[in-house]
Amino acid sequence: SRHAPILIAGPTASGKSALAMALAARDGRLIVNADALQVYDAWRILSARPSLADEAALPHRLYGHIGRDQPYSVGHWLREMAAFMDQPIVVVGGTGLNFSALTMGLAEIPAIPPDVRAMADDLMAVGGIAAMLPDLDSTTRAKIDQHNPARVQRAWEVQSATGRGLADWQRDTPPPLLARKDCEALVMRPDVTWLDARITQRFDQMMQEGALHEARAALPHWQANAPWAKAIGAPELIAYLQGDISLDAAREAAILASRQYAKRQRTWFRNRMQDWQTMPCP
RNA sequence: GCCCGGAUAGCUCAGUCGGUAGAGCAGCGGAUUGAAAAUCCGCGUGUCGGCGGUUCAAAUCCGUCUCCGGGCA
Repeated sequence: SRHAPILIAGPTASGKSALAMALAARDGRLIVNADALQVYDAWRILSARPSLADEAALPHRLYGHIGRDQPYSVGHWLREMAAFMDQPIVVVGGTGLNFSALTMGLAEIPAIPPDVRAMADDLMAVGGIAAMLPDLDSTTRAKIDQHNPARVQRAWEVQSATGRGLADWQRDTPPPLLARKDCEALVMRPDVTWLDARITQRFDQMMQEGALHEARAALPHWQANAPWAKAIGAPELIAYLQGDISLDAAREAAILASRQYAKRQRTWFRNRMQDWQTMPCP
């Protein structure tokens, strides 16, 4: 149908937001964010969120609506997405996990209570992965990457908070909110050299638009391990503001981190979105 | 011009007593079911600056040339 949902995935700086705006304007679609970091209100410039002018011109949802101290995850995002399924939308972002959850489903695991998270943080800090693995069931242990602290801790938190193994929860994954066949799925696969140049150019543009002011505003609340603090360029600009590195070093580090992120995105898109339609880049 | 130091992977450098070389970073490939812009796994042949010499054997010792630092004139 003409109003089947459109999905646009693409690496950072590939121009997907502009494409989303064009399609939204053409069809009267709602633009919905699928990017894990653009939900945080702390960064408009640094996370390359749509500008105020963009938001005034066309309706946007799930951008900058999460505060620093609010817990957020793919699960929160997917539950919010459910509200938009009855209208024409274009879902745009760079987070592969969000699109997977949307089109392939996500296990309905309750949110992890903060005290369980805190216990897990302590246990991981003190005993590491080895302290958690014995608490997991064998099916879960076989399924996860046992060298990956993030995965092991997640499995441990689910086990501790729900009394049920992660693998068991995942076996009961419900059907997706939006099946792949019911939408038009587009993915940008830009040339690497072209994208690297765009990334550099975009960071310099962010600086001109006041990225440093944003970082300065975040400085009093800075917590390096908080999800909102993971915005590429944020730790680098904060390090500069704290006098640890030069501004030029911060710039180089941010651009490099951004290129490395784009590479990870390419890997995801190449291997997990093979049935998505490739879009030419500007 | 002379003296000293350096020249080894894309970059920064290690290399013991001569036995033809390996770290970090970068890069590349991969994974990805609630912190995902996160997190993790895998991948190391390169005229060892050039030429010549010594030696069974040279990144390593000797000579010489080139280039880059620094010093003395």
